[in-house]
Amino acid sequence: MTTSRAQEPQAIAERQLCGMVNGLAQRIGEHVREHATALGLTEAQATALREMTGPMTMRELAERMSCEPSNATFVVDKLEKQGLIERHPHPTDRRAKHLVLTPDGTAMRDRLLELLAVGSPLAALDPEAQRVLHGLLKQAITRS
Amino acid sequence: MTTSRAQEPQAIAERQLCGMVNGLAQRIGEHVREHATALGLTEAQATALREMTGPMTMRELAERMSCEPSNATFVVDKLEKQGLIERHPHPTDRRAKHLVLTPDGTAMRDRLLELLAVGSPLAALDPEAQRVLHGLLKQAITRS
DNA sequence: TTCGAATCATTCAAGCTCGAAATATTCTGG
DNA sequence: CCAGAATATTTCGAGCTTGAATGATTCGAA
Repeated sequence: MTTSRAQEPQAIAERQLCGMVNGLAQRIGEHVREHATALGLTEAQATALREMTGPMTMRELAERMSCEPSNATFVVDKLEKQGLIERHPHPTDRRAKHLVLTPDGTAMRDRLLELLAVGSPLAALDPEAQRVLHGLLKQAITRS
Repeated sequence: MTTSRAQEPQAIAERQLCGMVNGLAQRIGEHVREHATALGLTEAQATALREMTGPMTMRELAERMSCEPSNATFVVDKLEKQGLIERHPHPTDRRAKHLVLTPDGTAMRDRLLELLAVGSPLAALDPEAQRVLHGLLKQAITRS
């Protein structure tokens, strides 16, 4: 019988690693959700706010959130209804939207970041370990 | 003015790392989804199948999938309807279910693992890098 | 032993996410 | 310039996920 690829030690290690990456992402999500709830936000809304480092298009936000643009539409709709974000016409491309935080949105984002800064699952790693992790993740993400 | 915790370089690095962990988890999800679809499964169903390394309870499966038990109920319902998995009474605890793959389920799992074994985002890392990543993830997950 | 706390699983409502289709606009080769 | 390809966004249907509430069973300490 031919040994199948899926049963090689290398493949088994990769599967386990998949579960761990997923598990850590889950932990991060829980951490965000916990503090988001305290501010009257959902996890998705908080993630969007966290990624709004400045004005950007829907697509850019979707990429930062690692989700589909259609989902960004959904989340921005909610934030807009709460008066935290606005869709302005894009200065150079009439297809695109120029997303901008309102003063309320900026204040909310500041409060959120303050809460997220303590007790993150990643705080379990010292700065050097974080640097190494950063390098490995970058490698895995860009080359795939 | 007091410098807020959220604006320290350390906090900024952690936020970026959050996005990357989430991004990689997303890539893994896409990879699973792609091959799951080819087998007529959804991503969640494929993940459940991947984690069914042997008989286990609902809670164990949920933990392996990094999700709530209520979600495992939902997914197992679907797999059961497709005749891939069965809920047996647990031998020693009448509260619990003993999940077991059917022959069809085992065959499906084998086919799935075969597909997942090639082109995983984690394949971008050589075995040594994977070992290091494993260690860092374990540290972050257990100490948080 | 027995009662209260903890655990296993499920149901349900609310919200998230993807993927495909549709619209509007921009880009590009001829 | 112009037609067709590419891109930005939105809408919608289907499926995923959580958290709270519920019922059944087991555990543990007095």
